[in-house]
Amino acid sequence: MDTSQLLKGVLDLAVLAVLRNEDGYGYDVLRRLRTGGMDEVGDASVYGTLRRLYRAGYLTSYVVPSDEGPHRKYYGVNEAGRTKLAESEEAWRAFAATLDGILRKGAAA
Amino acid sequence: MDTSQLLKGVLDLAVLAVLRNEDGYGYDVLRRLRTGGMDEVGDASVYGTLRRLYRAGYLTSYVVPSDEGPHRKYYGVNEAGRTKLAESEEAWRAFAATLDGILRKGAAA
DNA sequence: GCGCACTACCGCGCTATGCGTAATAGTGTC
DNA sequence: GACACTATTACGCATAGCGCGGTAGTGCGC
Repeated sequence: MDTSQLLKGVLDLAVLAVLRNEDGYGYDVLRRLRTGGMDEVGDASVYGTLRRLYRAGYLTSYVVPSDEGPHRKYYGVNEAGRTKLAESEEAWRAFAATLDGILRKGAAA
Repeated sequence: MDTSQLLKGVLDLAVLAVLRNEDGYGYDVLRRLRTGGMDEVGDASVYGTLRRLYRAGYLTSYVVPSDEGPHRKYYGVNEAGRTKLAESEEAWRAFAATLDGILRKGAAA
């Protein structure tokens, strides 16, 4: 029941997806993912993913000092990120379809 | 485009699935997966997964000396394996649904 | 005014797992 | 006799999510 392994290679996609229409800061992305059903995703994973995607050139980043609390590091998806998102989404769908096929075939045979 | 990361935590499920109706040996499992669409799965991954599942008590194992070639180590899914398979399959479907939801929500918002 | 909770971020080290590579070994082909 | 295919195993690497702890700011209750 280790949901964590399922996240591998998919968290990138999820993070890009929740950022695609609206910039967000780490803690916010975390909340979006958790509200979206990924209850168990760890904060360190999200921050790490954001930094990784940023380093890879898929995200823009800017810090906004907050009046009420610590500063917030906002991230936004740039063109490269949108391309990556589209690719990852397709790869995910293809992969999901493949696995579904294997699961069904096993059941049928 | 690193499909390999998507496999994480799912290869167990796929292997159990292709073995669920018919015992098979490693190389055969590998072929079943590749024919099923998982072209890029490595042989070492499959053998490793089989050993891991066997150690975890989900598979039975018996060696069959072959007339034409090296011996074959057959694996079969036992009761624990079937339970595991059912659980994993459900976890997978739930997870896939969650991610689909996040992808759709991002697109809609 | 001090501790505590919540927001917000970061770094370190651990672990699981798929993969590359190489080794072993039997059989058939050219 | 070198090579290709089947079949398995072992060693070590890289990726990435996570647990844990630390830093820091704000506000609340006692």
